[in-house]
Amino acid sequence: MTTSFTLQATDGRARAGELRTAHGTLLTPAFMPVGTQATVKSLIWDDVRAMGYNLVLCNNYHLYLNPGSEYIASMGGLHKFMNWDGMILTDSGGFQVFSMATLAKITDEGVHFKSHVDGSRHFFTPEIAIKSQEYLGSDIAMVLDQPVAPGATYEQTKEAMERTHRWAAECKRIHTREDQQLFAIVQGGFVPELRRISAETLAEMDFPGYAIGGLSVGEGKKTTWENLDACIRYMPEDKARYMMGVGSPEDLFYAIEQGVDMMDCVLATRIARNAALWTHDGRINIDRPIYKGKDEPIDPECDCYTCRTFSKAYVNHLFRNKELTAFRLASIHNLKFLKNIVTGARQAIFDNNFEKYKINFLERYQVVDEKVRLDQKRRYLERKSSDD
RNA sequence: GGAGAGAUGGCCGAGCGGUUAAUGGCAACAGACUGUAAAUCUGUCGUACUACGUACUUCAUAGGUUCGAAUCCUAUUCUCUCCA
Repeated sequence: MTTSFTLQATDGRARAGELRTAHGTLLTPAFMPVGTQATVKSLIWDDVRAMGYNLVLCNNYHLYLNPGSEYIASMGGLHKFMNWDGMILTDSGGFQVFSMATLAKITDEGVHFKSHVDGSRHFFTPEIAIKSQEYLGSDIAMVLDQPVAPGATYEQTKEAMERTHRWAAECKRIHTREDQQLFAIVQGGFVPELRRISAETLAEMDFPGYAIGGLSVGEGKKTTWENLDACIRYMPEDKARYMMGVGSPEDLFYAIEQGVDMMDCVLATRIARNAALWTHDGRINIDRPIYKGKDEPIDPECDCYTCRTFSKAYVNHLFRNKELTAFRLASIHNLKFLKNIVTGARQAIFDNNFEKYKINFLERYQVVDEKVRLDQKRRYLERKSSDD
């Protein structure tokens, strides 16, 4: 398969490029919003488009169970079904092997799942993972893989990695759809040596794109970045590199710094639904009582719809009263916040200025974060003494 | 006027002689969330302090019974239901 990725500029290890797909071109570095069940929770496509996103992630396993991939195919495919004319990347269901481990039993042939919806039993194989994604018709499909949890032994990690490699080969053999690219997934847990082996092994299989999976699943930041480093160095330079499940604003910088091109994460939308918002001055919980009466934007430098339109006081009111619009406004803000970071990063890479861009952001985001903590402590003490 | 039921921590509501500073739920306060089993979860939630413990004060009010009471008795105040 001819490569669909073009590297346009580098700055240190950071890269800017473009990935061409059947439904558009992704400018990298890119963040991709997650819309597991064929929707980015609480948003409509106008929202997603308005933020500048043209690729969303959907989940093959969830759609396979409900409403069913063949059903979606009968409805004209996933793009038509959910009426999104941008790009779609489907995750295979490999992550569910990890996140729903209590409901999954893994063998070399595949994964026995007990449906979280109705308890019914399903056998999910590399073949099913691919056929299902071909039914869905996503622009980028992922191989079925097996991540391991922090604390896995060397043997368990090695076994899962080798199974991931076998499954990758099987997925590639089965995959036929020409308008869909199949990405492989590097595993190797938290063993840098295995990470390297995984990257090298999969590189030889010549996939159109490569992902790094199984990181940022609770292992500690240092471990995350060490293990990314351990594999990304051995991944093909002329293909897109997708770090799965990352992340937070600071994570985006650390990933891009090491040469990651694509990222996705539920964090932005999930914490948004729980009233946590990112700002240039750190993270805040907008439902806290201190935001009552604050007639100012969540982040005065943010150009998202929420910040342009509403005050902290208003969003605070919506959350405190459990109004559904709060989810939408918060999700728009967090997703746009990440979008602005990657757009700025791409420009900085072209300008050969990424390091400075990163430091400027992180110093303020984290230093002031410390200031916020001190403010909280001061308020606490004040409240205590005023009670006396 | 008569008969009956009841008053529990911000609210609702368990408890009906001793592991009760008092189950739950809500509200409140704080926090977490990283390829979405998430509109979820966790902690705090009488007061004070030398704060993973100690002390003090609580179950309408005032008395009483008892080694011991939110729980039993008496009176008072208030609330609700039914009958005239």
